[in-house]
Amino acid sequence: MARSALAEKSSLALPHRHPRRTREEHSHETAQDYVEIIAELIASTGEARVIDLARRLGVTHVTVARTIKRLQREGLVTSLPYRSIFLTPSGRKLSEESRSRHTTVVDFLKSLGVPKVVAQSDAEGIEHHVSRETLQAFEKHLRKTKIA
Amino acid sequence: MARSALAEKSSLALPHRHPRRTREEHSHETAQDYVEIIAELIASTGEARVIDLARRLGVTHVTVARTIKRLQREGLVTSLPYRSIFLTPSGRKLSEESRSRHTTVVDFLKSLGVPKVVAQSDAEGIEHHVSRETLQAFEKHLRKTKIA
DNA sequence: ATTAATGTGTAGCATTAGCTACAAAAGTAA
DNA sequence: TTACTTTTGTAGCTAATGCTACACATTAAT
Repeated sequence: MARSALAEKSSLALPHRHPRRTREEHSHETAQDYVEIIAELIASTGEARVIDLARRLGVTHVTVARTIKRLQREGLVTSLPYRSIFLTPSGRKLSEESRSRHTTVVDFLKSLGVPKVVAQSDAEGIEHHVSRETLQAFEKHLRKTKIA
Repeated sequence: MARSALAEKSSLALPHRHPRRTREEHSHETAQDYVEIIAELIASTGEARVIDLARRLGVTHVTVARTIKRLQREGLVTSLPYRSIFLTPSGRKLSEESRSRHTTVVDFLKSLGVPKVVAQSDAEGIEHHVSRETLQAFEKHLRKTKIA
């Protein structure tokens, strides 16, 4: 029983800011963004190149190339020197999940009256922080307002 | 007119994933989290210590100490060796803004039927990605449901 | 086929943010 | 006061993500 008053108080009222977004969470968000964009690029232009990603993300091609290496290491994409980038099955799966969540968030925000452009923009940040429960609440609200 | 078909396509349909959350944005989010927690700690326990922050954030005291140094450099907090941490006026201002936004997001999620704990948890991630327009839409929705 | 433009790769630097390990200061208890 | 616990600090490692500068490959235009 060696806990002092000072020590006591710190384990008091305040709820722990749970697990806290770690670096891993960050890099997972990046991964989702990348596979989502890669899927979009392939769908709309036929291929995903480093430079296309760089332009979409507003970073240099160097940053993209390095990240692509990491995603390849993680089994989400395949890439060969000077060739365009492809999604692996698990990359495709992730991209579809991300896209679905993204769409839900955008539609939800629009249903609240948020202008389309803003909704799209905000969704990119928000989508990574929406739990299953909250996503379901969004969907429920969408169904309700669609019927009304 | 030297733009090839390949080059053309990349500046085509797809909207730019705007400015793209940069490292600076990340570190700004961290700053908000820190000042918010510091304010809470001071309000509830009288002081904010490195160890308290570390426990709340789920990281080691080393990480916190380094971040506090950065926040001090940025003029958000003051700290002296072995002394507790204080907010500067601009740090306090930021903490109040963050807290207000945080509260709005939590209340909004709860109004959608999201369980309190989940709402609090999700809000921490979401609050940093909510634009002024979206925040206003949240507030509007809150007013509406409160009246009903 | 050359040449020019575009895209990709590599090297190397900076910052943020996580960690462990160890040392020193401050606070608490005997 | 002394001894123990807790807190803070410092050193140094890792990883992700940003950059510039330069070299090389590929693609497009003449």
